[in-house]
Amino acid sequence: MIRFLNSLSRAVEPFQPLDPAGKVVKMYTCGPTVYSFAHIGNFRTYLFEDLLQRHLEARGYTVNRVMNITDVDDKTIRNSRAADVPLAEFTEKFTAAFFEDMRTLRIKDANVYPAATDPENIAEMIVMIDFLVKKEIAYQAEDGSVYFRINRFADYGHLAHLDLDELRPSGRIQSDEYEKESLGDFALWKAWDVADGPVGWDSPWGRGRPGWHIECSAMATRILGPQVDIHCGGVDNLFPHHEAEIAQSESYTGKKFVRFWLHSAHLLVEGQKMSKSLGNFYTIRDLIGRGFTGREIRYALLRVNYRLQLNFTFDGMVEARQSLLRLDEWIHRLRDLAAEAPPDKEYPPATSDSFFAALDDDLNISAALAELFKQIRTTNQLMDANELRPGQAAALLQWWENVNQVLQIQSNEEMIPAAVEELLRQRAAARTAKDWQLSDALREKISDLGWTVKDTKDGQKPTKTR
RNA sequence: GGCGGGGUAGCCAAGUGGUAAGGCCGAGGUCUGCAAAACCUCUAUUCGCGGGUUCGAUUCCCGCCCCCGCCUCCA
Repeated sequence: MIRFLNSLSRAVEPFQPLDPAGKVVKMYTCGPTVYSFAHIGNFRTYLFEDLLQRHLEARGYTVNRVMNITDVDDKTIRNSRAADVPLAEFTEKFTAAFFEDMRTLRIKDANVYPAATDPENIAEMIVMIDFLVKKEIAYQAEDGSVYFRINRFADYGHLAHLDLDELRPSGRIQSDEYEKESLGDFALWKAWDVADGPVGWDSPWGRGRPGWHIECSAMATRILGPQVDIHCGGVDNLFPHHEAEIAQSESYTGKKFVRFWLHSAHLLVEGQKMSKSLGNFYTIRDLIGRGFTGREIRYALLRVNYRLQLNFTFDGMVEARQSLLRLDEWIHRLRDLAAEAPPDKEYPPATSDSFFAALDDDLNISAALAELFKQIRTTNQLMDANELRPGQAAALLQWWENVNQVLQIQSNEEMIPAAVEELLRQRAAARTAKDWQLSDALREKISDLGWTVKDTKDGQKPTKTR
């Protein structure tokens, strides 16, 4: 039985999808706002969602996941105008970059990636807002924008456990919002402003653009229906974004919008909040540029439970790299031993469920990885003692296939480049001649090309190390 | 001020009312021409601090200290 810590109840609850057949899981994940390259903090959340999806699938569920692309908001408009590029062209570039980074991190594609500006989504938003206005749950203020009247939704504040009477104005509330009836009312439709330039859509309330919160409500409802099983995002979205989504969606459909809310904690970098001014702001591209691979980044960001703040450090990246090399080594040994042998399906360690059982418990990745590494150590011991049979090794590889289906951290097998092949040939000759000096010099050269060569009783074994 | 998360070995981190998983780093060893890899041994008598409950608490209760996040559009 899978259990999740539901932000709504703040309790661990057994998970069951709404689907009467108990098979399909409807999942909505808040996606990127494509105004620049997404950073590693964003991807921490997307990686958590990927782990969630893959584990649900490992447990036999079919996940129908939607991830939205926010391609119109203050920042996209501001940055596109600053770059003097039309909005669509501007966001297109960062949307493409986003997908590229997702592939680098081996994140599984969502079933649908709706964009806020898709005509069908704008239309859906207008239908929803229109409904809310007619019910007087929303109103058009003097500035032309349409706002949601939060005191018409009794449950507002429930998810975040906020007492609205205690909300005090912060510096972020600008004086230009005085048109609202109540401080907490949020925009559903933003009236066109000169700063919006050519960006805008016609609506019953005049030209304007959608508010951020309504996007998700409209897209989730249009694609997944009035109720979704799991809705995820970063904790920062818990309030007001998700609170607003609940208010809008439930006021519109009259049904409970989301059954399980899962929120991932934020990322710190070297113990501090990531910010451009501190110079500790990293994108996936930045880390690739520093010589790290996608799977190393994936592992580093995935290995701490999503509910905990993760302190991203370069020491942590090295730890990730070293752990993965140990894993690679284990796989290579198993493959060499297994060769073409048929898997021994009766071999108990290869039938172990402990890795997945650990993930059942609110995605306890630390405990799950511990199970993996215990498996690695015990099978290495057996192989050292020559006590593992080929069929057992083959069975363990099948077990690993299943685990890797969730983790996605196996190395991509690299072809040995011709230059390395040549050096290996020369080195083999030197070793036959017992010319150790030359042998060591050639090992250095090979190392310079990014390959480590090990001498075993079966000869040289090269592995790519960077 | 309100709400929430966290303080476990050098670092990351799991965990339970019964005596501390796992990973990385480090030291020594086996193996090796030397390495590498793998394995073995060592590395927290102790889980922020002080009380309490209990036969027994890191785990439950009370108080305190420290770090971090959110409090209206930031994953």
